[in-house]
Formats: sequence, C-alpha cells, structure tokens
Amino acid sequence: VDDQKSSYHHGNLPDTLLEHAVEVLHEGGVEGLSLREVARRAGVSHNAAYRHYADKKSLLASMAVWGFNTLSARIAGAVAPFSGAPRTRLFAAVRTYVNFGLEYPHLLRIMFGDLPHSDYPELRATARKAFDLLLDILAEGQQQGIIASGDLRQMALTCWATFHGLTEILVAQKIPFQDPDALENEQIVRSTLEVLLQGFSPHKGKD
Amino acid sequence: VDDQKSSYHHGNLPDTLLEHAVEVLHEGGVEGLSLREVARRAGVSHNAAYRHYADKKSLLASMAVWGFNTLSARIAGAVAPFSGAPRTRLFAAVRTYVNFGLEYPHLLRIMFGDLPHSDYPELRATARKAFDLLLDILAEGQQQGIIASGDLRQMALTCWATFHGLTEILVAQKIPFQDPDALENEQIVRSTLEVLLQGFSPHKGKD
DNA sequence: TGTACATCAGTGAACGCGCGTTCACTGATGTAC
DNA sequence: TGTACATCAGTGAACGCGCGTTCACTGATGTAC
Repeated sequence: VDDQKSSYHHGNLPDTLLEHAVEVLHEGGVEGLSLREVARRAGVSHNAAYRHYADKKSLLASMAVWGFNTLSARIAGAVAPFSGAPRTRLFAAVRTYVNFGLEYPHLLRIMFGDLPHSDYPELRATARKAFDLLLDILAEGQQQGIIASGDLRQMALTCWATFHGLTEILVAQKIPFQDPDALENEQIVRSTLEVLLQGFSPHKGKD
Repeated sequence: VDDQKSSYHHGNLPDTLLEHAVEVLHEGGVEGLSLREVARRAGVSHNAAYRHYADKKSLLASMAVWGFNTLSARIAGAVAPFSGAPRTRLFAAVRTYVNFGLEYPHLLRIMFGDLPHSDYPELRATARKAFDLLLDILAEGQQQGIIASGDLRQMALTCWATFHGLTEILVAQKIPFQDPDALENEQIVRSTLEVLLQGFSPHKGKD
C-alpha cells in the first residue's frame, strides 16, 4: 500500500476492501459487517465499493473465496515438508484447519453456508480445491497401506466433518467439560485424529 | 392456544413468541430475525415482548435453550427403545442429531456460538444435559467391551464434533462431490459412525 | 510532444427502510376487606 | 358477594440509528491523432 499514490484513485481498492472486510467480520461477526463500515476503514466513500462489488452478497462471496484460498495455501504449506509421510501430513493438515477456524471463526461460517451455494461457482471451485488436498493425503495413506481400501471421498468427508465440527466446538468454547485439567486444543486434535486413523485402518479387529 | 381467550391478555406470550421466533429464524436466518417480526407473527404489538424478554439477546438465549431441550428430548426418545444395545443407541442418537440439524440449521448455529457463552448459565446447563446423554451411551458401550477403556469425555467430544461437523456440511450442501450416485445422508451417517466405532474399538490392530 | 475526449474510479447527498428500545398510556386481573 | 386498588400485560407513538442502494456529479487516467 503506497501512501504516495494519488488520493483520488486508490490503486487496488478491491483487495483493500476485502482485507478490511475480513477484519470487520473478525471483530463483529456477520451482524456487524456492513459495506459502509468496510468503506470507512478503507478510507473511501461509502459507495465506492459498488464500482467493484455488485452488492453486499457479492463481497461476502469474495470473502469466502479468499478464505478457501488462504486455507488451501496454509494447508499446502504445512503439509509440504512431510512428503511421503501421510500420517504426519494429515496431522499437519487438520491442525492447520483447526487453527484457521480458531483464527477466522466468522469467516469459516461464511464459507460454510451463509451463502447461496450454487450461485457462486468460484466459491464451489475453491472449496473443491481445498477438499482435494485432503483427498491427496488420504490417497497417499492408502497407497502406503495405513488406510484401508474403500471410498476415499467418504473417508475424506468423515475427516473433514470431524475437524470442522471440532473447530466449531472449540471456537464456541462449548466443550461441555471445562475442567482445569482439560486437554489442550493441540492434544484434542491429535487424539481425535488417532481415533479417526484407527477407524480408517485396514487392520480390522473383527469381533 | 385458545382463541376464546381474552384478546388483551394473551395467556402464554413467552412460549408463543418463542415458537414464532424459531419459525422466523428457520425462514430467514439470524439476519432475518427481529423482535418486531416475531411480535407481528404472534399478533401482538411490537414491544409486548419486553414484558417477557429483557432484550433481543435474551430471546436468542431462550431459543438456544429450547433447542438443546428439544434435541435432548428427541435423542432420549430415539434411544429409549434400545436399552442394552449401545451400538444401536449410538446410531439412533447421532442420526437424531443430524436430522435435528437439518431441520433447524440456523437454530443449531445459535446454539453453538452466536451467544456469549458464559452469560447464560441455563444454556450451559441444557447443553451439558445433551452431552451427558451421549456420555451415558458411550459408557454403556465401554461396559459391554465394544469401546476401549479411556477418557470417555474425549471420545464423546470426538463423536459430537464429528456429527456436528457432518451436519453442518450436509446442511450447507457443501459436500464437494455431488454425483448422482452420492450416498444418501442416512448412509453417510452410518458409515461415518462405523469408522468412529472402529476407532473407539478396544481391538487395536497395532502395526 | 500536445491536445481532445472517452473511460474509469471515485464523491456527496439523498432515498426509504426496518430495526431495537423507551415512554406514557390503558385495559384486564386478582386480592384485601 | 361487592368494591377499591395494586399489579400485571398489553398498546401506540416516537426516538435515533445505520443500513443498502441510487443518483447525478467530478476528478484522474489513458489513448488516438
């Protein structure tokens, strides 16, 4: 961001608005997110946004897309160093997911359902991209024999759902036991993943 | 509800408001929920609610409490016929949970986090009651030896998180594969539970 | 290099709206005697 | 059983607010010649 820039033309308003929107959302939730407030933060008149976003929902959609892209990038980054070790990769991935959710709880909610799904194909595509990262890791696990053969998509869905739900619960601080000896988030994530991996394991203990 | 009742005094406004609030929420989400609209539906002046609810947040809290109570009652009812069969009980419970979420998606979100958690002890208590139902079932499973010994609360948390997340994903229709041959919800729930139960199983296939 | 002009990106005033909440009130209810 | 009166549960008008969106506009930019 260059302060020397012309004070009339902004340079990169769309992205600047997006950044401030994410910030406003973070502070006040969806209820507190208004185009006017976002414009205010961007130091721009309250209707300048209409030059770049058709309406409020359009901005929300862009935020969700940004969210999925950021999430994907973080997961990809967290997973990269552990090539060939799907267990470690998976842990890195879900840990990243949970942390992302703890960092942007309201954004996560926008990403999942505050928007008319099918109206925004770009949203769908970026969500799909994030899901594919998970699929790849599980596929690798399957090749290495630590995950049973079977429908990978179903397993990926179960995995996603588990950590999505865990994130929401951690965010809400609605864990119904809040003892002083409560587990740290990190540990909760780890042991949840272990349950899941045992469930995915090919070594079935038939009884 | 008695139409013959005095037209001035309503009889049971608090509950009537609550019912309409749940309905309004269902139709328009949190964004669309206003005290005025709720009052309108109840056929009552727009400020009559203040006689029974201190403010809007207070009504939201009551809605969340209603949600947890309803959820608990449904789970208890679904689970009751299968005394002594924890596997079946667990399936009934999680199926009920998912269906509840599909029926009241916005309510579920209010129950989980739209509210200042600790400000509403009644909320916490009713949430806890629902969680205890799950704990009981898992405890029974542990006694019967189909669930490994270990921290029940951790397992219950994992279980809750899994199906909470699954519900959100199903609600959002954000399942990244939407093939015509996609699994039915019921089947997704069942196979997810099977993964989880294998994960909880005491018959560990150490490798 | 200089100028005319279309295009683009912003401004500021104004619109209509529904909201939460407060106020002074009024009608109905129930209790003391 | 009858009446006075406190209490309770509703009403209707009014408040101030911030919102999304539209309008006619103006300043900056870039391109054709």
